[in-house]
Amino acid sequence: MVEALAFAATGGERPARLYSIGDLASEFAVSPRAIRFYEDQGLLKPQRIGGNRVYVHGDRARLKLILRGKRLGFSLADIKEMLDLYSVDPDHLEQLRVSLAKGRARIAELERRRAEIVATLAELRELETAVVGMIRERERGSRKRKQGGPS
Amino acid sequence: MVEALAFAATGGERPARLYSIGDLASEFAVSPRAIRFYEDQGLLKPQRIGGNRVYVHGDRARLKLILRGKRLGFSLADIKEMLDLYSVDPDHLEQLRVSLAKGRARIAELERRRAEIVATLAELRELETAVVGMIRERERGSRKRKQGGPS
DNA sequence: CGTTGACCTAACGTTTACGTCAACTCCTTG
DNA sequence: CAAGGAGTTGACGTAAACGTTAGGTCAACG
Repeated sequence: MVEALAFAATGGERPARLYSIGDLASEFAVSPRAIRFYEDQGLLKPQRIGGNRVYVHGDRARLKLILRGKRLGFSLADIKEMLDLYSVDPDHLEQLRVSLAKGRARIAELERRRAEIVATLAELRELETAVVGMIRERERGSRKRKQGGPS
Repeated sequence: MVEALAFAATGGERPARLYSIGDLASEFAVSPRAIRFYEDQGLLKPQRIGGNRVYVHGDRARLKLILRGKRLGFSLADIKEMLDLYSVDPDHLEQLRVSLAKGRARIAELERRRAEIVATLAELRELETAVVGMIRERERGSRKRKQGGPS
């Protein structure tokens, strides 16, 4: 717990919510080891208080994005690239252009994925109704029917 | 090439399209090694002609589904489970129920993913317009502005 | 003041999904 | 008939993303 430290640091005004690695780990149901690993890979850079990692609200938000990216099947390298889009320097025009291009590429990729998910959903739903039909047929009486693989 | 064999096998009527491992590999831009690996994991079961693997249309369709599943970030084990849904025995009621449950679970998961993709897309588009704005500001004149991390 | 509980680093182990040889068997072609 | 080219089966190597000890620090608690 870093609660006491939070008060000490802010003088008791607004706690500005600080988190230990354990806090975040249990909140998001991941291991501390995993969080440290994300840091090794450059996805997180928490402050330190005497060796111990201390996470602020922004770090927590980044972790959330990391985990969402993971659920979507992105690699940590990919996720890092996406996160880095948010910390672009608005004064460096060339960087801005590069970020814009990368961002748009990500958007296009996500669009493709969404389309593939929609297609998969359609197929699974079709299969679902087919299976439901088979169950019905098997429940009343006891007929037979064959089922092929994917067309 | 198995073209000649195709004719021999069907008597020259309808070739019924057969594929060698190399055919599928180049068509889908994956290595033969990968295709063999999918077979090892039980996701494909091509026929053999003298040791050589021969794929029919259904095998090709399965491979397509495998690769789509991969692009969506599913593990081969997950993909296998999904594929197995298509080869359920319509005579075994219990299996039907199990398949139905699994299928519905997959559907629910894909729905969640779709929602997360939509959310991510929204954020990236917001970022995009922000970056576009920064670029504009930097192009005419040369002002300054700051950009924070993810909220 | 000893011991728990939460944190730390360092280092090796594990699973997934292949890549990469090596060595062999078949055609087919010059 | 020699030489490719495409296929085969091992077997070992590898990158990613952690899990799992091992060993050590430090503050709080009875």
